[in-house]
Amino acid sequence: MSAITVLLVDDHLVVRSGLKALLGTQPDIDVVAEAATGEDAMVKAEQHSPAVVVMDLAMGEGMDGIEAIKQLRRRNGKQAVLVFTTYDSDADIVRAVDAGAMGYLLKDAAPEEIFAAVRGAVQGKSVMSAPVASRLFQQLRNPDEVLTPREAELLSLLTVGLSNRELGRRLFISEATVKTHLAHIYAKLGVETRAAAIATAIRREGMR
Amino acid sequence: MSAITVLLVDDHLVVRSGLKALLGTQPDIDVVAEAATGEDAMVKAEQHSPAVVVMDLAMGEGMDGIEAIKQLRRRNGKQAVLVFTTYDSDADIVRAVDAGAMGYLLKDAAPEEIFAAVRGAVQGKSVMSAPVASRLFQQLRNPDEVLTPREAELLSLLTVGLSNRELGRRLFISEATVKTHLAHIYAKLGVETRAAAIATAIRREGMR
DNA sequence: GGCCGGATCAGCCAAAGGGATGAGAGACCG
DNA sequence: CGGTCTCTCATCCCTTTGGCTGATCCGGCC
Repeated sequence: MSAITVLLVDDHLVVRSGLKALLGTQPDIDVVAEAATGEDAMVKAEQHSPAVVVMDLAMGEGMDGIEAIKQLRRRNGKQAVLVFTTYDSDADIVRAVDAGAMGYLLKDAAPEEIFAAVRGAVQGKSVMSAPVASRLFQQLRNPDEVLTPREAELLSLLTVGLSNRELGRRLFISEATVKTHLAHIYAKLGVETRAAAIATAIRREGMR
Repeated sequence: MSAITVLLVDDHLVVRSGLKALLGTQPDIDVVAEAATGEDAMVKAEQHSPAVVVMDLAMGEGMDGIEAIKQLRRRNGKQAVLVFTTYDSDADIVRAVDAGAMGYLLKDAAPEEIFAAVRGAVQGKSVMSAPVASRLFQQLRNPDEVLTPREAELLSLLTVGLSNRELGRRLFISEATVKTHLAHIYAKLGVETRAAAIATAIRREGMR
C-alpha cells in the first residue's frame, strides 16, 4: 500500500527538520515537501498534492496560517490540514477549526500523538491535543464567555494600548458604547480592569 | 580529533529532534544527550560533561532557562551555554547574557549560523543572531531607555493587571512612589498610558 | 567633600476609566 | 408575532490614573 504523503509548513527550519525526522521513522508516512511561508505552501501543495498538510499558525511575514488553511481548502478540499503550533489560544483554535482544520496539535505533543493525528486525518478523523480539546469543550459549556465579533474586534484594538476615546474613533462608535462593550468583555474574561483584560487577551486569547 | 559534545535542552521534542538532525550532519559535532527540563539538564550535564549546552529559555513548568544557565555556570564554568529560543525580547537577552550565556540564537536561524555558534562557543567566541545583536547595540546607544531593576520589577507586576494601590502593597512602597516609577517607565518605553505599557511589555519585553 | 542616579515620598489638579442603570434599533429564530 | 441577541447610546457618580513639581535619603564615584 502507498504511504501517506505529507507537506510540512513551518517558518522554523528546526521544527520542519524535527517533524521530518519524527515522521520519517514511520514507514506509512512520507514527507514529500516542506514550505516556510503560506505562499510557498500553496505552490508546494499544488505540485505534490499531499494527503495531509501539517501547518504552523504563526509564520512571520505574509500570509498567516489561518489564511493558508482557508486557501488550501478552497483550492483542494481533499487535503486534510493539521494545525501544529505552540500556543493553545482560544481565538486561534476557533479560527483554525472554522477555516477547516482537521486537527489541532501542540508542539509539545508526543510523537505517537502526531502519528495518530496524521493517520486519522486521511480517514477524516479529527484529532486534537488534550489541552485544546478541553478548551473547546469549556467554550461549549459556557457560551456566555465567548466574545461577540464586535467585542473581539474591540479587544484586539485594546491590546495595542488605545484609550476609550481612540477606540471610539477607530470603530466609529461613541465612547459610551465603547464602555459598554468593555464592561461586557471584562465580565466574559473575568477581569475588572482594562489592564488585566489586555494581559489576558494577549496571553490567553493569543492576541499578539 | 574528537568531536564537540553537545547537550540539547528544550521542552519540545520536535525541536530537540530537529536540532539533533541538523547537528548530526556535521562530523565534528556530536549530540551526546538531551533534556526536557532545567532540572533534567543539570543531571545530564553532570553525567556527560558536554562542551556546549544548547538551551531554550522557555520551558514550561519548573526551572526556567535563565536559572538553568546560572546553575550550570556555577557548577561547571567550562561548559559554554548557547541560548536557542523563539523570541528576541530585550529583557531575556540581557538576563541571559548576564547569567553567562555565550551566544543567543533565534529559532529561525540558518543551520550554518547554528553550526558556527556551536564551534565558536567552544573557542570562547560569542555568536548571536543579527536581530539579537542589533537590539543589544541599540540598548548600548540609548542607555536612557533601559529600565532599572526596580522599574522592571514594577513593570512585570503591572502586566498582570494590578492597580497602583495593589502595586504599592506588593512592593511595600507608597502609591506615590509607584506613580513616579510608572512615569519613568512610560518615558522609557515611549508610551503614555498604562495600557500601552502593558502591551509593549508583554510583546517587546517578553514579559509573559 | 561634592555630584549623580536610583529609590522613596507628598500634594494638587485635570483627565480617564469603571459601575450601574436604562433604553432604542435591527437581525434572527421559532 | 414575540423573544433573544447584538450593537448602539446616554447619564450619574465615584475611583483611578497621569502630569507636574519638589523633596529626602543613600550609595558610588571623581
